Amino acid sequence: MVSFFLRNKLVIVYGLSMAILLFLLKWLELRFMIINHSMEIYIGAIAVIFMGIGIWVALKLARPKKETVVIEKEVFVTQSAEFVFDEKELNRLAISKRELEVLQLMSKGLSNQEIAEALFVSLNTIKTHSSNLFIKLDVKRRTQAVEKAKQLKIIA
Amino acid sequence: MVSFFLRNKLVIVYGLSMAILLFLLKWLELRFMIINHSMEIYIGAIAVIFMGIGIWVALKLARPKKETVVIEKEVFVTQSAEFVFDEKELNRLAISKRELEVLQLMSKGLSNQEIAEALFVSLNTIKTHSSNLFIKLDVKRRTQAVEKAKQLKIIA
DNA sequence: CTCAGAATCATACTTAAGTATGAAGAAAAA
DNA sequence: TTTTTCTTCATACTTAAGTATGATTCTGAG
Repeated sequence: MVSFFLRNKLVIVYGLSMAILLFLLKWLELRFMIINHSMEIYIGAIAVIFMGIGIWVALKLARPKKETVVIEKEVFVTQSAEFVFDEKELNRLAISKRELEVLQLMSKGLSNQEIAEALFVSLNTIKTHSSNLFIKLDVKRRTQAVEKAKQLKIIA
Repeated sequence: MVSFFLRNKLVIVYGLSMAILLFLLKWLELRFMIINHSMEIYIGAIAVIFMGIGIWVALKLARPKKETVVIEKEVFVTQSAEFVFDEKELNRLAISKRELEVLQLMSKGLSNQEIAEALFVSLNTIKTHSSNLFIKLDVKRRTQAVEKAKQLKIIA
């Protein structure tokens, strides 16, 4: 019963509007029967009113659907494979900060004397650090130390 | 001029329709003036016609809107830094095949004696090749030679 | 405060790397 | 065929790297 009303809501409202309007028409018809020279105005009013009703009804019927168009756009972001320092490996080998500094300069091709000057220490100190590094990295010479450290990612 | 017509197409068509309908009304009005008892039918016809016009006009006006949504999707591309042998650089430096072999083994951390054994030559030969390499690469020691060769992409 | 680890430095010594000079043979280019 | 380049090897020497041993100072954790 209620569902019948909801489903036909528009039709019922439309019908009632028509009934009211027809009643209004009859009433206005009788009044214009008395004032006979305003016939054109009367008819013009009817035309406008019913057109307005038509527009209103149509707008209600034809609900504008929003059409959504989804466009997926791929954006390529380049991610360079940069050196990632492996701190875990450094800790595992128990290499100290100073030892790492020596190793880094060694990998750049500096001699022991040059490393000593860069770090403001004596040549003996560098020899000591080198020797300790070789033990920790289990290598025999600086070329091996540098190569191994790069593989282990503790230097760039 | 033409754009004026296109922009106001609906208004113009609507106006013309109104003019024609008014003309029709006047014509029907004169005919029903002769047959006086059909007044209600005449007015009812007007109401129906103008409502129909209203509906038609409204349906034309109410165009469904299109909504465009752009979704950006990020795709990460890893840039692999693979070794690409630079033969041009090798030729520029005039490094011979044998010299390159020595350089490659040197970069792996082998001592001169070990390189000699690997290539079935004497230690003196390796020292000669090394010396020549250092001159060509403009370096003072093997660590510098290896580092520079990697930068120049003549060894991996 | 004590102790362990890191950093620094030294001496004495050995080994490896690197330089200078020269020679011979093989292969490629003119 | 001659010349140039590459490859190999040697001798003598210097320099740098690497080893062994020991000592001192500083810093941070317990």
